[in-house]
Amino acid sequence: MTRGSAPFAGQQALPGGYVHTDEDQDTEATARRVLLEKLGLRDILCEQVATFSSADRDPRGWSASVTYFAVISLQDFESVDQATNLKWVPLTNPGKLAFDHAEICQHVHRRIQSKAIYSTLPAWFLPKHFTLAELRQTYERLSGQSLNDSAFRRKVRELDMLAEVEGAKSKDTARPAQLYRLKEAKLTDFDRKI
Amino acid sequence: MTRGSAPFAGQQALPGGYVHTDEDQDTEATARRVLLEKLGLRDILCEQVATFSSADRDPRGWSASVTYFAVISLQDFESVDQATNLKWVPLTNPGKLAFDHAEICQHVHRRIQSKAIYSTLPAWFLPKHFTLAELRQTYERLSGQSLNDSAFRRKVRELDMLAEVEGAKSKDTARPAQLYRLKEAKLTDFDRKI
DNA sequence: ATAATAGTGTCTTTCAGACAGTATGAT
DNA sequence: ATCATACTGTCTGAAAGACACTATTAT
Repeated sequence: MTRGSAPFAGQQALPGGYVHTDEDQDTEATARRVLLEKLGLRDILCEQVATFSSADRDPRGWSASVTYFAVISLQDFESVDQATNLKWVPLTNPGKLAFDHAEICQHVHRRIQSKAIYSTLPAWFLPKHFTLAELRQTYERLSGQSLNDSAFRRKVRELDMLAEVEGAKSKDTARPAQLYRLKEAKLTDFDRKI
Repeated sequence: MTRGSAPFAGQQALPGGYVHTDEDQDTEATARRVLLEKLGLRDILCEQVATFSSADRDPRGWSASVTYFAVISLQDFESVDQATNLKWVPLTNPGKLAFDHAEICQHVHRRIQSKAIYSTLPAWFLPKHFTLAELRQTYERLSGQSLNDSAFRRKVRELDMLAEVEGAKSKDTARPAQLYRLKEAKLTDFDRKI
């Protein structure tokens, strides 16, 4: 978002805000409040990344930021009110950002990249129902490595992470594809690569 | 350590301290300062775990703790001044602790367990020089799974993580074992299990 | 020599990748 | 029919586990 006030006024920065100790139970509640207030998003995947602190990351003095990443689907992305001064940038190349926010992006990118093939994380970038091809492509883009289609289907079956959406088929391709949804309503980790 | 003052006076708690914004560059510097002041330890492996926060984890009001775990060898352990009121407890069963420190231990345990087989972390629990048997046993204890000795040696070789300590042999066993040291002076991650 | 642990070589099993082949819809 | 993509089955190669075997020291 474009910063309205000093320091770094006019520059791009990640959305954030101060903890309101009177209303926020913890820092995750703060993150979710900011997501709702600034972006109108609620009930989305949101996970703590790390705490960035130092004497000089903010010219006003010593500071610490507890950072979270949130994942939304393309659908949620399109529903975000475009009247906000929100600007979307690629995580891998966010351009110049205020404070140490570029470093934070790098950290988040590494986290997502390393977590992608060990969890259901990529599925959260998709709508509730998706095809196996879409899921595999998302795994590939997030992890940065290409996956064998046949082996991917085998592992998805073995990990027992998806449920068929009865009778639902994608119509986007030559042959309609079965639609699936995550079995678990939360992010689950695997003990091996997908 | 045993807490000297309220809240939770007399109870066991993890060593910690407030950030001194005038002398600590960041929270890791705070962690290292506390390690030095309270335990006399310096230059040890120390990594951020997560930030624990909530309105009720401290009866005095809303609070946040940026937590770190530190790893020392048995040798360092024995050099810690036993005059401090430090008490060592198993991470898996720390007993009753002040604040949410038991929860923090659980979190650290999960972190170490999941990181063990994907990094050189276990080697940091050992002295600078160690045998392959010692290293494998440490991997086994930290990860909670037994490892095949032959495969372990193969992977250690492939990962190119160790260097022989020329002419140095352990004398603890029937046949003396070659001593090794880590090639890298820092924690390195693997992209597969050891 | 025997015991005990270190270290090696090889066989077997398991798992991931390749890829051919079939299935199902649109044109 | 043919094209395009979905999905399946099977072969192959690589990696992990099992385990027998040799090596080196102490007793």
